Amino acid sequence: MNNPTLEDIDKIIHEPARLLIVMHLSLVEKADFLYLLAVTGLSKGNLSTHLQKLETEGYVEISKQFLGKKPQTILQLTPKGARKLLEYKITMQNLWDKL
Amino acid sequence: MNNPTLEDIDKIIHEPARLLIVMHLSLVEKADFLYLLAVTGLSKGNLSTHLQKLETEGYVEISKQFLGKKPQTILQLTPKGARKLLEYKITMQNLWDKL
DNA sequence: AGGACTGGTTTGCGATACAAACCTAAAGGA
DNA sequence: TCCTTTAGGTTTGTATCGCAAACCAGTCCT
Repeated sequence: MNNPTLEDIDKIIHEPARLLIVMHLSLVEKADFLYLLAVTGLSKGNLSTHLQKLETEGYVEISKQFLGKKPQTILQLTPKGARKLLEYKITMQNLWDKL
Repeated sequence: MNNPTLEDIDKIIHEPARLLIVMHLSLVEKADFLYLLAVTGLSKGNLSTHLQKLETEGYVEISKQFLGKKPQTILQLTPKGARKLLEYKITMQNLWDKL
């Protein structure tokens, strides 16, 4: 029967705010903080902490640079992050097939 | 562009443990506590509190009866619960289509 | 009687999501 | 020049929540 279990669901990605972030990053493959801020609709604090979480888990790479005199934070999905997103998608779609 | 937002994701259903519960209930339309305990693999306490949450949100109806001398807790999805699950499914599938 | 099992519920705690408050530096106005 | 505002984030505080351990009422066994 092989019921779906909870362990199969990646909690890092499953969190809605992070799911949005990661999905957007997978579409553009590179983005800055303000872009994500706009497209996700998250608050700055919220976005910042979720990005940090994604970084410590190795899903996202955060790099900082200056654009003229303004600081800029660039985000991109790591290979691991991309893989995990794909796995998550498959897990969830399997779930739906049972429904 | 109409980006998906966080508000669209039903947090009640989104929680993995509850998603499992609700999916199983949608398949059988009626189940007792011990059946759910087995198929979901949740701990008793965890199952109990999630069911209570689903009840207070009006997604699940909890009724208790005696089967011989043993107490038995019967669970079933309410119409609202069934509708919400369907909406959740659609929301998530729309999300995947963008990916 | 008393110990173990059934069928759950309640309690305690650790983790987490979230926004408000904060911070540093640059730009603009008086 | 000083002072206020804006940009671009980060840190802090809080309230919620998921989870399992502990608990509980009732039944069965011996």
